Amino acid sequence: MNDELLQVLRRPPQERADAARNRTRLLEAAARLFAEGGVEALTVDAAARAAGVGKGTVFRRFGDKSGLVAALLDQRERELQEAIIFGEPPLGPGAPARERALAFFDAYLGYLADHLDLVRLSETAAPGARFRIGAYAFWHRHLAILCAHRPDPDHLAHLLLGTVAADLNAELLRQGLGWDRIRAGVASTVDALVGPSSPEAP
Amino acid sequence: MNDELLQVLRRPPQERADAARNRTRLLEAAARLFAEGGVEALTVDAAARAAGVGKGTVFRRFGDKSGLVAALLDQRERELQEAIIFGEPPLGPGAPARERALAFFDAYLGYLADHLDLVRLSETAAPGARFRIGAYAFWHRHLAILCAHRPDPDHLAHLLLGTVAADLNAELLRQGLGWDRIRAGVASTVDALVGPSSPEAP
DNA sequence: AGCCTAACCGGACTTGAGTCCGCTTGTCTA
DNA sequence: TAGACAAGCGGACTCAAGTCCGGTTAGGCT
Repeated sequence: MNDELLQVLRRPPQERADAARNRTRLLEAAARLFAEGGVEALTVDAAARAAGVGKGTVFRRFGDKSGLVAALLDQRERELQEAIIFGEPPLGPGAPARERALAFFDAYLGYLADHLDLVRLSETAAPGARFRIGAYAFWHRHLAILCAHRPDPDHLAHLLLGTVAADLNAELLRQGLGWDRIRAGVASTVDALVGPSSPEAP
Repeated sequence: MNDELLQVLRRPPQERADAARNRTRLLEAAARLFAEGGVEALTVDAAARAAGVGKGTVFRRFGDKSGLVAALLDQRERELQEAIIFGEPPLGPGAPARERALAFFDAYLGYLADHLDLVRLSETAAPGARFRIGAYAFWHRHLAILCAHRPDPDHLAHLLLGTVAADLNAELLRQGLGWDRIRAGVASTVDALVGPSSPEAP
């Protein structure tokens, strides 16, 4: 499937040339700021200044700080999403629900470990921000489908995603748990909750 | 057991008279502001002004906004904590771990439903605030003890508490789930995770 | 090519959390 | 009762997110 096509599907209303240029500049500037000074250096003012645009532009383009950071993570998220839709089992279609769920959480924890600070920033920038990020809805739907055989898939999917909340996992690391222990705990939890799956899944 | 004694145990270094008076004034003012204008009216500046103290005093007394709000909730939390330590089973000691855990989450969801806005405010005032609130450590230890028969009680207790995070449940309500559905989902999740318990618990 | 307008731009402004530090006061001791 | 000093006080200050609005411009249309 064509990258360009996917991109178009994702952003239907075409953007004016200057707007697109500023989006790119902002993302580059934000990435640079983060690379150089970590999460603390990544303020909206600094990103706007470094990109040579006004602050208002950032908010028009990305909604809020959380949206700017989410856009930075977009590429990696998209890779995971595509692996889920089009990839090989067990992450992609074809494996039993339980295996797919386990594969998803394993992959997601890899993503989280690689980008914990940014994910945390985008999830905690404002109350409820986590649930407004586009990707959250995707993960949620995916899991709800995998839990279709359980009583309340919608709710259960939210609870499952709670296990990989960035703020929680940052705290677990701070308390000295390592990623191995986190992985094991999440796996066993997912296993218990998704439970014995029907032989095949969508 | 004597209330005063409990209080002393909880706050060993005695407070200067003016400090105690200002604490009371601040809590009263904050409660009033919240009662009148909801969560939006409850800013640190407003509370300080209404209490007739300086802003610095609020931060010295309560650490941050999250701490001020947590102090407002302290009374209700303490009731629940005492019921867990000294109360009747299944909430108090004597019932099997699974029943105690279920009773805890049922009681906690009642508390959460009554005070959702305040709990959410105190949990989301800053990244990681949730885990710094004194009560969180209490709930966590309680659950970890109840999960002692499972592989990683410490981690599991954190994941269980994730199901009652205020921000998540506020979102669930916003999406149209009711408390009944939330209760049922949490109960079935806790049941699956705490699992068949050893016959008695501490 | 020239016009029209919706979209975009940017930076000053508002708001609220959290810090700082010189001044004040409660409390303990003699 | 008086003196010493740790604890407490408060409000001006800093810092960052998010809003607003008058001016500008890309790009479609004629």
